[in-house]
Amino acid sequence: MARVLLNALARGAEYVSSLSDSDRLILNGLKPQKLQFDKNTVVFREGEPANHFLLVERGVCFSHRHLENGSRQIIDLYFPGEVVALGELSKFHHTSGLMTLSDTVLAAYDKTRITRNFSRSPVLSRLFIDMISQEQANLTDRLVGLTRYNARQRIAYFLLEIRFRANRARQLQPGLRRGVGAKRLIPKPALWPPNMVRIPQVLIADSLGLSIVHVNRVLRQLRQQGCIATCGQGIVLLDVEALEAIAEWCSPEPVPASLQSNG
Amino acid sequence: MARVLLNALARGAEYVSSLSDSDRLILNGLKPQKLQFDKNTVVFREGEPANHFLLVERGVCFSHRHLENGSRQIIDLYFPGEVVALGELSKFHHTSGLMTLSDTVLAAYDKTRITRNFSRSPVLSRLFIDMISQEQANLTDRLVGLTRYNARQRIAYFLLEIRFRANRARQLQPGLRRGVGAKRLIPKPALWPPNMVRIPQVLIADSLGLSIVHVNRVLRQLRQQGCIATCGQGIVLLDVEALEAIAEWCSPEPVPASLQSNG
DNA sequence: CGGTTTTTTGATGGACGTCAACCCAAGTGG
DNA sequence: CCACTTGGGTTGACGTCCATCAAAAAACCG
Repeated sequence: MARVLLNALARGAEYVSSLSDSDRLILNGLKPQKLQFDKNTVVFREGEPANHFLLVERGVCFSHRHLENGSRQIIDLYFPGEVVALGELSKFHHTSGLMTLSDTVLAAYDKTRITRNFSRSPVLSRLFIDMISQEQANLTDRLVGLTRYNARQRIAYFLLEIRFRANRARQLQPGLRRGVGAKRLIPKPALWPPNMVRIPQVLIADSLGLSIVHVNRVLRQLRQQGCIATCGQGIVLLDVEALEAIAEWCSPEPVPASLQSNG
Repeated sequence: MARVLLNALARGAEYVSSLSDSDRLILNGLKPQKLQFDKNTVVFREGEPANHFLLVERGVCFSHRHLENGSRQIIDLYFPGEVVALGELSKFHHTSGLMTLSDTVLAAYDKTRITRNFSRSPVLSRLFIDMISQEQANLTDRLVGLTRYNARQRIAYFLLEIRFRANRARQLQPGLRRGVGAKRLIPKPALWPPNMVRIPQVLIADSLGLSIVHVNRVLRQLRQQGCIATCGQGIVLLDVEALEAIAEWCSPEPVPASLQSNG
């Protein structure tokens, strides 16, 4: 059974563009509040009261949790069109923090309003159940992946998933209007190669439960193998099929001889 | 921030005994179908159509997923009073298999009926959202635990959580009526020490993403340390506080000298 | 009691973390 | 224009945790 992107492709329920028109009408009727954040900014911290649920309109952010020993675990990334921390709908406090990775615009919906609408619209409540279920399925996949696949496979899978989600988000917003106060310090996303992923390596490490050093090592291997190329702070996916093969390959694959000699 | 059992204690939303009376009335009105299984039996497999959602009445079972390389990952255990695979409510096929660990009785509710009742009862749909959210929170905790804690900590945490859930389930059903066709090959659970957990080690291994060999080694360490004792196929938690200390201790703790000399 | 599953233990190796350094690009102030 | 800083990325040396292989011991079960 092919693992690669099976789930990422199925990952549609929590993706707003896949909502039906009637659903979207209901959501739009809720009059969200638009919030704007610079890159590398804290949106909220673990434990803070959670009164809204958030939809990413522009930019990328990620939810994370800090451990007592100082390390952090990134729970998930959120691209435009995706919903942040769905599972917290029924919680009064955030169970994980949220930070922006780039300049970001969020649409904040009041929770009590949404909850009130559940009573009036069974469709909406059913929609939320489906969305949360989908997110749970993704979490389960990730859990299995983290325990049963090695760093190579996890990184390959991660890159593919990020590429997929980033591209989907890009299609959603072909004409990227410049935000009012948003600074443009990074090169225009539209100019990036289609298979480029712009993400600091430390974020990959904290997502996959690896050390940044080891992430770097694996990336070097993949580079020497011709699967990827690094350009500045970006990673270009050169050979998607090879990455897919690595990611879905489950038994410990033999390290290619070419790699060992070059290492 | 104490990690131990914080979540397990909070784990109440998906636990049926915590339902309000009105909620339970609604559920009871759905006339579940009772299903009975011997121990070590397949209830359903990954990919099979999923038309019911299941509540454990008696016994213990676990959901799992098989990987291409032959290993399996156990997603979760389910004790009496807990709901199986909540997140699959909106899925047509099971995303993981379910097996019994002991003789088990399940109450199967028809999904379409439940869904129909969502329209009539906003309370019920809200209840399901809360239940799924709770399960998602647990999954997230487990995800963080699997990546960021070592085998010792994971095993200690696992034992504590199992003990908690097993005890809770035992309180729920003090007078354990003998099932009609249920065989009683194992000693009466009521006679077990209150801190005894009866679980094969391979199950711990597959739950925590460890090899059975390593699980055994860590258990030996804990035994030598006086935290636990093994009795037949059961594990008795002798020093709960010590286990809690191990589980919530996050930085790589110094191995006690007593242990090294004895090993 | 014999076959089968579990547990236990040792030996060995690989995967990955940690420590420590160096490089490189971008920004900053002079 | 250049020193300085800063934050990532890159690389090597080394150690630890844990998987794997193999095999014996114990517990279970009919």
